[in-house]
Order: sequence, then C-alpha cells, then structure tokens
Amino acid sequence: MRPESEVFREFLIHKGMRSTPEREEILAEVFAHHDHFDVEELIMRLRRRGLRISRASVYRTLALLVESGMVGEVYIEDGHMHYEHIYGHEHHCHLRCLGCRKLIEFRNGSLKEMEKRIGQENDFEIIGHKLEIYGYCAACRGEES
Amino acid sequence: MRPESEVFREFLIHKGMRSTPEREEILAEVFAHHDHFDVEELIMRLRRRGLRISRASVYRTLALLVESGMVGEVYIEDGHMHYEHIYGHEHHCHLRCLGCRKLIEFRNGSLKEMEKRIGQENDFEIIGHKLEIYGYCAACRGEES
DNA sequence: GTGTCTGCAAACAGTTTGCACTTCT
DNA sequence: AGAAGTGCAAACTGTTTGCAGACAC
Repeated sequence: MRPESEVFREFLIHKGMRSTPEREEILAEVFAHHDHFDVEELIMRLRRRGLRISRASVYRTLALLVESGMVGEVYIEDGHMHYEHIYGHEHHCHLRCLGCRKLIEFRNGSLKEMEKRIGQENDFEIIGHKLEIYGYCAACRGEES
Repeated sequence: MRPESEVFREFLIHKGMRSTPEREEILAEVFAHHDHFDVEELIMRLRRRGLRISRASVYRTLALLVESGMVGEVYIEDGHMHYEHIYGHEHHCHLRCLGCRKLIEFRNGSLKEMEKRIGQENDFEIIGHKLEIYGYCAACRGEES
C-alpha cells in the first residue's frame, strides 16, 4: 500500500494545489491514531507536538481529505462533526450505545450482496454505505435493573 | 393505529408536560406530508396555514418529537438537520445519489437477521439502525458520458 | 393559582471567509 | 514573478437560552 502522504500529494497536484508543511502535518496527525476525532482534538494533538497550525487551515485541509476519500465524516455529536481516517483501513460499520453513547466498530461483509441487489432494483451504481446500528450495550442494560 | 396527536399527548403527560396549540399544530404539520423536511420548511408551511409559531417553539417541539421516537433526524445537508416522521410509517433506508444529491427510500427487510447476529456477537440489545447507501443514479451516470 | 410554555432577542458554537502577508515553484 | 496557502479576526448560520408575559390545568 502506498503511503498516505504520497496519495494525498498526488490528489493535491491533480487539483492544481500544493503540498505544504501544514497539510503534511495535518495528514500525518490524522493517520497517527486509530480513533475517531474532531477538529478540536486534532488541533490539540498538533499543539502537543509543538505545531501552531491555525484552525482555518485545519478545517480547509480536512475538507480536502474528505474530498479525496482518505478521511470520512462519521457523525455529528455535541453539535460538531467527528471524523475517521479511511485510507488503508478495512471498511467497518458502527454500533452505537444509546445509554453511554459509546461507539463500537464492527466488520460486516454480509452487506455486499444486499448492496448488489439494491443496486439492480433501483438502477443505482453503488459506491459505498454507512450503517449505524443503535441499541444498548451490556453495561448499560445492567444498570437499568 | 392510534392517532399521532394522542400518542404525542400521552408522551407529554408522561413527562409532566402540557399539550398546547403550538405543539399540536407542529405535530399535525409534520405528519401532513410524507417528505423529509427541515426547520425552515416546516416554519414556512405553518406560516402558509396562517400560523405564526416562533422558531424557538418549533425547535423545542421537534426535539420532543425526536425524543418520543415519532420523528427521526435523517441527515445533515447544507449545514442543517433534516427530519422525517416515523410513527405509523414502515421502516426504510436511504439511497443517496452523489451526483444530484437525490434521496431514494427503499424497504429493506433483510437486515433483520444481520441485526440479530451482530447483537449476539457484541452483546448488544439492538433497537434500530440507520443505513445510507450512496452511489450514482441512472440519470447521473448517463451524464458522465 | 401555579407552574409550564411562548415569543423575542440575545447568546452561542462550529465553521467559513476576506484580506494582508508569506511561501512554494 | 506569480499563483496558491496561511493566520487572523470578523462574519455567518443553525440552534439554544434567559426572561417577561401568556396560558394550560
């Protein structure tokens, strides 16, 4: 698999845009942890590494990363967007606990054939999907009693 | 099936809240059309019926309807939330065209058994799910050429 | 009558944008 | 040199909130 930085740089060049230190650092930080994150966290993490990249640049770069398909917008919580990196990671869906708001990832191969069928039935070329299942985790079910 | 107004009134009473003309009108308008809607549209529709219900009351009532489970938050587009009524309507999923942004609804029974399996595997009590499949509709595929 | 609800306007938060300056090529 | 990017602060937008008067029960 080609390194993220290379893929992103190519995406930028293809759009007639430049690779800059800020963009590289943001990209690196996004792929440094496998966790969902929001803009505030990302900026904090950059700060911790001694980088003073402006909020505006973070927003602008994140938009590019989403456009390139390397990063995904996952959900809005507490009024702001949460992201995850996608490039190089197997597709997964989310299980959301309505009690503690915890999010669990799970692999899910069985949607493939359903996608195919849905695509044919609706004359749609299917690119991908986003599935969130919600309910209550074991711990939260325990508390109820 | 019991009428929406009755179900909502009961929900309110259960919470120690009151049934008011504003809440009843908003509820009625939400269930008057089978389309996704946003706050602006809802207010417009109320206005058209000669009702001057404040934006604040619409937001507050919508939050209650979502809490009651009668209305669902569907997706964010153009920076604001879009809703749909749920009560009395069969569950469905969404097919989103990435070209024209059109949203198609489709029924989808086959997720039931998958839900069951996922629930067992993750020790989760599953309440529901939200599935959005995205791709390109026939018209938008045609244009590409 | 009392406690909730409404409408208003102000507050708020996340995000976007205009602009002067910097940086990359 | 010239185009594109950055940081800053102000602007913007959807949503929430505090409060005074109105209303449901």
